[in-house]
Parts: sequence; C-alpha cells; structure tokens
Amino acid sequence: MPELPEVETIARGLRAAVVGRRIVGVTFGKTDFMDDPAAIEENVPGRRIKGVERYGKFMVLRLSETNGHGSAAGLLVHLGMTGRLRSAASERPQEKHTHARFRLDDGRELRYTDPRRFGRMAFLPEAALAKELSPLGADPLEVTVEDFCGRLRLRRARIKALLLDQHVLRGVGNIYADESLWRAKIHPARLGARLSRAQAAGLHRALQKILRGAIALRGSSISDFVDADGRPGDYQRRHRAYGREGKPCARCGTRIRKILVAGRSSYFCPRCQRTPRSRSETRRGKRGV
DNA sequence: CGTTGAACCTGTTTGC
DNA sequence: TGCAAACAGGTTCAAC
Repeated sequence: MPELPEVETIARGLRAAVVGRRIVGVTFGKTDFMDDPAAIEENVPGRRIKGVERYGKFMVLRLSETNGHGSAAGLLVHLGMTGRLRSAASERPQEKHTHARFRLDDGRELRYTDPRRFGRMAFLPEAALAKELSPLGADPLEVTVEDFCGRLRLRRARIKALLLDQHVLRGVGNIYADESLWRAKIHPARLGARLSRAQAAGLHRALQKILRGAIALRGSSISDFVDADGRPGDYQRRHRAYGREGKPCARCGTRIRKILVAGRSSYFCPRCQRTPRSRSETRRGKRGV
C-alpha cells in the first residue's frame, strides 16, 4: 500500500492533527515489528510532537526533549505493506491489529494499525535517526535529470529493480514504478544503464508527473489504504498499468500483461513498452510475450 | 555484483 | 460450498 504518495498523504494529515501535541502515554499490542518497544515506552511519553517529516517511505515524528533534560529525538515509522497511522478520538473503539496507541494531551490518540506487521517503529535520538536515513537514495521529486540518469548507470540492473531500490531513489514502490514505466514507454526488464539519454530523461519526467499526480489525489487505495483521517485515496482510478492485466492499454488498446521482474509482479503494455531486444536483457525462463 | 527465492505475517482472492 | 493455493502496496538475507 504505502509508497511515497501514500506516506506523503499521511504525513500531511498528521501535521494538521498532531503537531504541537504532547504525547502523554503509550499502549502496545504486538511489538515484534518495533526495534525496541521498551525504549519507546520509556522515552516517548512526555515529549511534544514538533513536526512530521517524510523520508522516502519512512515517516519521522520529530519529538522535543523531555521537560528540561534529554535531547531532541524522533519516532521512525515505516508502514510496510499494510501499516496505517492515524489519529482518532480516544473513546473510539480500536480497529483490529492496532499495535500502538499514543495518547495525546488533547484527548485524542495516534494509532498504528498493521495486520501483517511488516512495518517498523523505532525511537531514535537525532544521531541514530540520521544514521538510519543516510543510506537512502535521492528523493524522486527533487532529483535532477542529470543525477537521475547518472544513478541509472551506476549499476547493471533492470530498470524496474533500480526504481524499487531505496538506495537509488527513496520512495518508489511497485505501483508507481509500473505506472512511470508505462508512461515513459519503457519495458520493466530493460537494463537501466542501457536506456538512451532521452529515455532516461523521459522516465525522470514521467516519474515526477506520476508521483505529483498521485499526491494530488491523496494516493492509491487498492484495498485498504486510508489517510490520517481515515479517507481513502483516489489515484487508483488513474492507474494505467498496475493491476490491469488483460485490460486494454489506454494508449493503444493492447492487453496489459503481467510478468515477474525483480521478483515483483510487473504490469506493462507489450506494444508500447517493447521487450528488450538484446539477449543480455532477456530473461531466461520467462513466459513468451 | 546481480538475481532469485524464501522469509517475515495476515487477509483476501482465485482455482479446482 | 469448501478448502487450498496464490497473491498482496515492502524489506532483508542466504544462496547461486
């Protein structure tokens, strides 16, 4: 569910709902997805939420120092596949799979819900936070064409794998990788380093357009994504490739196909997005087009 | 180095 | 209808 546009949507909602509030208590359900639940329990209550930032698919709740002592720190949150973070009135019954509840000083709560628990939550001091985020690649919305093209050439990997690699770009996931490749008319199994300059530049442009459009519609709700206020996104209605196997391509009418690339389902138009011609770019054992 | 497959865990959809 | 397999927005790690 949560890729850059969805996480951005949630971060924006949280900014309006919880920034400025002091966290007065925490309650946990299952904690196996947390780095150190005891550290959260001991360090988070008493701190004020100074801001909510998004870093790729991570969210960071910036926390004030505790009354007088301690230094600024943050709560790092990754939503994994099914994580949700939203504010709710305390008296509202909790949804199933709610594993963390942060009571706020205005009587409301910040709740983390995650059926599969592929997410992550950690209390980290500033330095540790910076260390944790430093390996991440460029922000896809900020990266320049030059930098983007350069990053595609650093490794000999398929373009789909490069787009999904958080060390290359931070925040792109399966949906937006496929949507961007469709828009740029690039086959997902092409080697990134072999794209022409024009193709790479076109992909850069397509990626930014897609991500901006998705943020404007508050993300994609495939099955259960909702923002910080519980509202679903609308971008799924704009999907042209992702999840559209067998349906006609919006450009040429050819049926969208689904193959496995980089271990992930990849949807593409076999006509608009040409199969890589050279042997080195063709996967062995792949089902024919 | 890059790719693949499995693992983490639960819920939903698909297929026989 | 019933049950089992397949699949899901993500990340990581061992093995080739």
